[in-house]
Amino acid sequence: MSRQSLGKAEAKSSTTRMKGEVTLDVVAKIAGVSAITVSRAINKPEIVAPKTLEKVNRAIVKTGYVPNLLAGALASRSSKLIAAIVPSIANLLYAETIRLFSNRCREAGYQVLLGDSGYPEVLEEELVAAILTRRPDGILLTGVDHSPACRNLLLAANIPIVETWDITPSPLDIVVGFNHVKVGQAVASFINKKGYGRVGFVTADDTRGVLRRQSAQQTLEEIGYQDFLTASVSAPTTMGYGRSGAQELLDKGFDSGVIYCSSDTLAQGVIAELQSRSFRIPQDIAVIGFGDQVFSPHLHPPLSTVHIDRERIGREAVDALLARINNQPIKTNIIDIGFTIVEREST
Amino acid sequence: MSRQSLGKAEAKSSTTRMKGEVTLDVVAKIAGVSAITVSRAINKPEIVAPKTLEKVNRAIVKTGYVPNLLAGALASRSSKLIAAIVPSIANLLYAETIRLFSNRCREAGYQVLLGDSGYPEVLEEELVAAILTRRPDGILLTGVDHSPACRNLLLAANIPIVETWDITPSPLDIVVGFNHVKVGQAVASFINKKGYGRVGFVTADDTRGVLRRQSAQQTLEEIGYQDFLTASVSAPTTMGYGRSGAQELLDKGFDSGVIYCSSDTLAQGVIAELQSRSFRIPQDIAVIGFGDQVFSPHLHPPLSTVHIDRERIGREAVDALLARINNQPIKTNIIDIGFTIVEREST
DNA sequence: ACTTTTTATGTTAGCGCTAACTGCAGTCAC
DNA sequence: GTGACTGCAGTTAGCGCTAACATAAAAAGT
Repeated sequence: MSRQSLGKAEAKSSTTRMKGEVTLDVVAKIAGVSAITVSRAINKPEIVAPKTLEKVNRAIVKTGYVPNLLAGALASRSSKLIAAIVPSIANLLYAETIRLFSNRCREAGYQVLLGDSGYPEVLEEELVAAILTRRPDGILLTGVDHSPACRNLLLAANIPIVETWDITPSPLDIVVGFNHVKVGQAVASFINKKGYGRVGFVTADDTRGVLRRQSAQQTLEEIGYQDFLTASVSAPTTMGYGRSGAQELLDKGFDSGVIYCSSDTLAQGVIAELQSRSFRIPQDIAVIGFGDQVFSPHLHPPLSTVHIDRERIGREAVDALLARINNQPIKTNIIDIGFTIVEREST
Repeated sequence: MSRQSLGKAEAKSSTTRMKGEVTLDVVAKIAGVSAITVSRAINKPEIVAPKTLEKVNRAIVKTGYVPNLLAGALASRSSKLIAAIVPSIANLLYAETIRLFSNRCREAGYQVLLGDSGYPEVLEEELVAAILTRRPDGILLTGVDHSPACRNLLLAANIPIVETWDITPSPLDIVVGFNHVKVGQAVASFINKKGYGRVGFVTADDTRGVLRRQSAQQTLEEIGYQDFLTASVSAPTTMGYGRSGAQELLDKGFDSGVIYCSSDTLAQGVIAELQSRSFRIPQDIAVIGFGDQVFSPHLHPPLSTVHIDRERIGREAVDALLARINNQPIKTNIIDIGFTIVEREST
């Protein structure tokens, strides 16, 4: 990259750079206006006279000016950044929520800083602290369980917060999710209605998955079910864990009834394992998943599962967050999006 | 949040805040040192006297100080931010690369700003411009095709750049990937070796997928194959598209041979569709995928596919980027990680 | 004892931008 | 013509932090 030295302060081509960065001042000088006018031309063009605007825009193109939002955010005390913390970016379950969330954020002029809390060696608290360092204008969290230290950090930051994928009567600020205990109960009564004799669980050891299983089991016990078999696998779930979970149940003597999995991915593995052992689904063993992933209706047989409107979580989360950021009123700070059981051919 | 008005400048409790933010100056005053000493205690603790360090740390805890990296980055001209642009965060194929990439970045003290280029209405150029606004210290791109305007932007930013998932003799800076044409050729000769009579393709309409299919087809044509059947689906790939793609081939009269899919996800759908129509895999129709996803060995039957070391892409990308950022020499700026064909039971 | 070196902290000046205010034409009413 | 207002651009003063230099105190050398 050769760097020409120019006699005049004017740039000759769109990529010529004088020394270091092209700043507002450089653009201002070339446009023949003051720096603040350039700032306004970029951020509030409607309050700048059309002629001036045009001069400025020409100067911007000429210099290839890229605003420095670090400086802008510092001065305006608004970073136009929204942070989102998810358990794992590699978990498709949260992907659609985040996708919709960040898309809407972008449309509103915000960028999303993604934090992955899926590394067991990193405390959520540390992740939050690292993120707050960038002074986001809002933050999205997954789940409602946070350490006291983490809660303090978040509250002290004094920014809008939305917790997702779960529900609680006492959110930090806003919560968008559904009741995992009710999911368990609904699955239990579905199982009871279908009259399956025996119930097996393949569950990942994440908080919410365990909650759903426990609640299902408890409900079933109350109706008189017993002899539950459980295979617990580690999160995040994979098809491989599903197969090994199914194997475990089978080894323990499970040979008929229904298997309830804490994710569709696990269910997919369970189905593959059952098929490879020539069990017929659902005649011999039925399978229920959770999440209603894009692949679930396309499995062979199509999977019965609990449908969660994942995009709606993202949508409601953005809307609430942006409303808070813009000091607009929100109807409610506790948004229960519910769930539905989708019966397909695996049950 | 009540805000007490205090006579003295000292904070009374760990969460008490005077007016607005807790800044370096506040911490400095409480610790009885100057602001720069606090800055050093945080960023270069090794050059601060142990006693001073302790005083400062106590003051930090007492005030609940959270550094403002917007200000820090502006002053130091280093944002400790690395940007990564992926076609879609919802595409598992890239997830592992990004996961490893961001994990290593975090360990090195950098945060990752993720950009999703998967929205057709957003030009890569605009995404890049928006991201450069945050002054990242480096940037990871997926693919090697960029518009001239985008290239200019990137080069003008004057930061280390790593392009991934493809290879080119003329990278913007560094490239880590593999040759998609060679993948197509390798698959073609694999197909030829196995002696399948007829070849069908189910391909997503993304640049690299199309490239692999074309190269495979051309190679096969040169050996004398003909009568190819192709079903083209839109990206990103889903199992549903795999099923409809298979359906299309079958409707066109395909009834034996091998189907090469541009992703394992598509292959999964193809398998489900074939099975639901009682074709035996691989006896009636064989299936080859691409990517070797986590689920691929667990499918029924296990899927033959092209294995890409996705984590290695992430690892090599970080290493090269960090080396560049720290002005360390790198061995080569073109890193070909290759690929292998993994034969399992679907062929 | 007196330089020289080392170590630890402080002072100053800005990074690039914008909020808040000031100034100055032009417009309008009466 | 006077005052009041409107629309647009400019001036000033920071936002919170750190690089670079300056200084003071302690350690080491002679």
